[in-house]
Amino acid sequence: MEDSIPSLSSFLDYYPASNYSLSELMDYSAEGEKSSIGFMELLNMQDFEPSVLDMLHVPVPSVEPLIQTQTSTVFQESSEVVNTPATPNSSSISSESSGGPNDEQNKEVLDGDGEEEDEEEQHKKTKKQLKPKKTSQKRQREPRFAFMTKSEVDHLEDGYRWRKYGQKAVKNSAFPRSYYRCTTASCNVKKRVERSYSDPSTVVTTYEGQHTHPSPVMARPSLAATLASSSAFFSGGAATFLPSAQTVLSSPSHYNYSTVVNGGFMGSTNIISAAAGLRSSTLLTDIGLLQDILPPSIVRKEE
DNA sequence: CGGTTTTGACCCGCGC
DNA sequence: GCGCGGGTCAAAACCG
Repeated sequence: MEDSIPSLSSFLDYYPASNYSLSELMDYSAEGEKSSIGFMELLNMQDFEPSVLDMLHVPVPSVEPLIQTQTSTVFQESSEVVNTPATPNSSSISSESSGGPNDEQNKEVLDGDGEEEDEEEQHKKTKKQLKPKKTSQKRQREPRFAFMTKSEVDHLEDGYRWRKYGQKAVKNSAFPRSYYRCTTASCNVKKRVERSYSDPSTVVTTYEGQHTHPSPVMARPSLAATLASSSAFFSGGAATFLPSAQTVLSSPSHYNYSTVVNGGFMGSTNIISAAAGLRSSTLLTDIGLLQDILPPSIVRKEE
């Protein structure tokens, strides 16, 4: 799986020190507000409207250079996208990785929409007990979105409740990776959180799946409204994220991606995001989505 | 007491 | 076939 997630090291490779540096990116976040609300709430907004960005009246200052630096990649079936959330300390950079040719992991959560629960459960159980029969069909991996966030805390507030179900040491990294699952029943969203070994101040959060319920935070009308109108968001096909801090999305060289610059969160931060290719059938979807969602002026795609 | 975290074991795919 | 690394499970510990 090393190819799947580039982790910071590879991530940096994609961002040679041309116009910007990671640290620079991080700087931006510094001024961002540490909204207590995370981007997860944003995730909730599955039906975002293009106009949202318009609402963002935040200028996109120096972020742009960054985007330009990105190199283009080839479209492949990758399913990860990176974003940056904005929680406590907000800036982040995201990198995408992909599952590569074979995706295995869980079956598509999306297609079930409710009943995948049983399926997954059984799947796990079988696996657990004796794995007598392994479904011949490969498990499909859902699109994943990774966010690199500069934060002191590993587990960022994102409006949803998570239950940690595992932790593993990461190769080549002194920091462990934690695995979380949304505590809401029937919601199979998972997320992995790990600290960048090259930059301990950066936390890489990877989301997988799509929430099938509103976030607790969004339950509050006023708050939700605020978020909706002031947050930037990112959509990657299966899931929608609304990062609130600076975000940079990128994907490995072999994956294609697009970069997007959004307005800042709460009016003061900027976001840069890139979408990685989605699964085979939706290869161009991500970019298409981004372009669809974001005004051309803020969407930059390299090729 | 219920929910969450911890943690070692287990499963599985992949590369050699 | 074997070892490695990533991901998940689940029992025990922990916590409010």
